[in-house]
Amino acid sequence: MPMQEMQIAHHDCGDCPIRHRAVCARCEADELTALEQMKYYRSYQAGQTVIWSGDRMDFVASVVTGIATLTQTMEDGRRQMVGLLLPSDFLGRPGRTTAAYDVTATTDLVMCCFRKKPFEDLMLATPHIGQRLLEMTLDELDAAREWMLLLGRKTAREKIASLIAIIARRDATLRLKAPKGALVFDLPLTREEMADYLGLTLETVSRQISALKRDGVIVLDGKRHVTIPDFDRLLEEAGDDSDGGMPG
Amino acid sequence: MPMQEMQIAHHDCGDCPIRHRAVCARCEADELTALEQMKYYRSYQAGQTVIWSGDRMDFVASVVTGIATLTQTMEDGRRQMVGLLLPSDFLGRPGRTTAAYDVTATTDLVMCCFRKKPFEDLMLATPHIGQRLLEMTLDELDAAREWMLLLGRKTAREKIASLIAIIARRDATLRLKAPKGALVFDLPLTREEMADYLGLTLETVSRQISALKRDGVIVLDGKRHVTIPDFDRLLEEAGDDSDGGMPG
DNA sequence: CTTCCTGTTTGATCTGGGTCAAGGCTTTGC
DNA sequence: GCAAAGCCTTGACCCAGATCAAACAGGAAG
Repeated sequence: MPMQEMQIAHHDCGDCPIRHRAVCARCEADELTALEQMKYYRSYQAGQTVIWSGDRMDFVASVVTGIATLTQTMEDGRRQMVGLLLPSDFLGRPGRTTAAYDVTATTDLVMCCFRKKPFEDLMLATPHIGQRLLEMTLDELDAAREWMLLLGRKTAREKIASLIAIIARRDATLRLKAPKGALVFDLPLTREEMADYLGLTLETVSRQISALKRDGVIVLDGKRHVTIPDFDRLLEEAGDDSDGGMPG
Repeated sequence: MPMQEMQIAHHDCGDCPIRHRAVCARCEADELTALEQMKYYRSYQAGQTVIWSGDRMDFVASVVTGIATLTQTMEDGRRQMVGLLLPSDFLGRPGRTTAAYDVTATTDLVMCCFRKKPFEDLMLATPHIGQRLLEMTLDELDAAREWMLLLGRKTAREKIASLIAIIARRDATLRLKAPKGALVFDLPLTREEMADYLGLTLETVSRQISALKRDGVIVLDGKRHVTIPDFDRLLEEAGDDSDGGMPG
């Protein structure tokens, strides 16, 4: 069994999309209590499968720490990643009983879970939660559409540059760092996972990363540790228009 | 100005995602009244642009009849379609003031519109609407993810077969026809639009359609009129697992 | 230390789909 | 009727990225 439940202090779950504490600040106390009472935690080790496509899924969850991926696989084994869940991202769909995608922990992962039925009941009773979920789903849809442009029309080099920019941006946002200046972070994905994200082979990913390194767009220390000397240069390579949607 | 307002009888808008009449049947009368009072219609001719990416967008809408597309364009002109709006689909995002994509009418198009601000107010007051919108957005997200698998991992032939299957399925659903037996319909997209949908060139689209026709997977009468003698065969060619998500 | 294992890099070759180019088929307008 | 404009098809050729293959790097186990 890949799953184990564990104890985490209330405030450790600050990035939950359901925003326990935000609800607490704005709403009646019993809403907070209801959410707090039904939440629990699960942790997974890097590489573990959280759930298989088609399996019964009786919970919804949000990522507290670590990274998970959603992937689709064709019968002959071709794989395409269709979602990348970073801390604060939401997993699961109210109103659906089975998982539509394989969900895998690519790093050690802690999720804050809610059993689906009581969560759905609470959603009906608490419009804030549904509104927040709508907002998050619309953001995911926008991300999916940017991803579609990448998959359909970008070159291998542009795809790699785009992915590195996306990870750098989310990393900076999570740490509340200023987006300008040299960005430094670790790639949380293997070459093969990047290939699954980008619709490429792992060899092409490796070659294009080497090319970006040779051209000075990125600086690599080992295989994972990346420094970006000039973020605008990276965005140019990604084929994005100037700001590329950098938040803040 | 590409837009003109027009009068349509109340019941002509039966496919509005907001479901005036469903709301009417289930809810208090004043909810229905509020929606009915704020709705209005716009019609566009085939080829007209509904709105450009980045433009101010002060309304949300749903397609009543016709087809619209959402596309993203890179500076050098590469285009990728990221959404295909058929009757009953929703356009616009509560909480955003500018359009994120180019929206184009590919056939003559009638949309049922609501000014954004009063619609948002009504959403806050009427949880049903937000819940319905969440449900629709989640469906769109699922469609986007299936589309990502297509763009990232399918061959040109599979992409064409998939698109034809998607159109056939939606066409059958709209007309409430049984999905089995020979399906007959018109392709609502030009070869170039299909190419933008699939991340291909129009020449490749043309060649692959010819190949599917030669192999008897589809029967073409003229350039647009398609008959599908065996839907399961088409799904095999599309690389989808058996049912391919056919609703009903 | 050596061996194994997993992830990665790099090279050689192949090929699906892009690019460039030439016509063909309808519809519209004169 | 003819001409022009769209849209579509088909052919010839090319190249970005896939495939096949070999070797490398670093960590874990013995």
